[in-house]
Amino acid sequence: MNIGSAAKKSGISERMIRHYEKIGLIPAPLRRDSGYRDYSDADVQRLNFIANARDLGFTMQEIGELLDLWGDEHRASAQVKSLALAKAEELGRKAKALSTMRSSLLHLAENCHGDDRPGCPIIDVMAGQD
Amino acid sequence: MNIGSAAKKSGISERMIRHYEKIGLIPAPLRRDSGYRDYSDADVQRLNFIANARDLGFTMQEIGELLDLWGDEHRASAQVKSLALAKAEELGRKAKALSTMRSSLLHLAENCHGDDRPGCPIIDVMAGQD
DNA sequence: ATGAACCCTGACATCATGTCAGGGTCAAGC
DNA sequence: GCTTGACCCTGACATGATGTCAGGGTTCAT
Repeated sequence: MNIGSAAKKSGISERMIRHYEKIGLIPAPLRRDSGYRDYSDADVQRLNFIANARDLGFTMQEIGELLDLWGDEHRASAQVKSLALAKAEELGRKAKALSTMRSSLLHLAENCHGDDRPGCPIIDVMAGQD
Repeated sequence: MNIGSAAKKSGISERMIRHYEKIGLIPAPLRRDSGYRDYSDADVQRLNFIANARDLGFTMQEIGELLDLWGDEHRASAQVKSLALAKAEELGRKAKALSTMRSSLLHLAENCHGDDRPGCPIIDVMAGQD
């Protein structure tokens, strides 16, 4: 199938499919006489794998490792589990950091009267006048 | 003072100070005969403002708006509060998204035996074989 | 007056992704 | 068979925040 169909089926843009090919994340597909790329269902499956891993928050580099493990029939699931747990921990840290920022902002906003008077603790804190 | 001192005081790299100047986030400072930029304490305060806002999770564009509000003596604090609340909401959404990803990963990892056998639900889900 | 530490500009790199330009290909309808 | 619109190709430039490097000028203490 053409790249457009592969893009639709996988939810990955044509642009990124070509990009993933260039950086070696996916194998270069066969070309027709016209030069058009020709994708198989297996190719689309690999793209779907990438899309799913991306949705789970993995970086492109990590996705590369997961793809290697996926293709390795003799992989130890321990490796995959370890990657997943490390990622989960990282996501947890990031989520907590965002929550902390959110709390700070809400706390500051609580003490901002929010009318047309000029004083505002949010601004004051950022200006270092706290 | 020189850019190096301003960088140390504000915690913003020299590279980024020059960059913020180029994109108009901070005013171009006076130059000495040598061509060296010469920063005042007010300049450093502005840089500190930027650093603090960045720490609170604002994007550079939002920081630009906040800087405008900061400089506007007649600003309505309502505008600042509104920006802050919108940001808090956005941060909350992002945090929740990360938590959701984290839960998915942990759930998958729970069902992965994590030894040297090849089967692994984490991989299976990403491969779409669920 | 010499060397270290500092400053200048400009350019290239990152990462994931978009878009645009200029040009070739395919398929359907006439 | 020819036209037309939809599709594909490559390559290049852009984003945003940041790093780094090169090649060259400045300042200051010894």
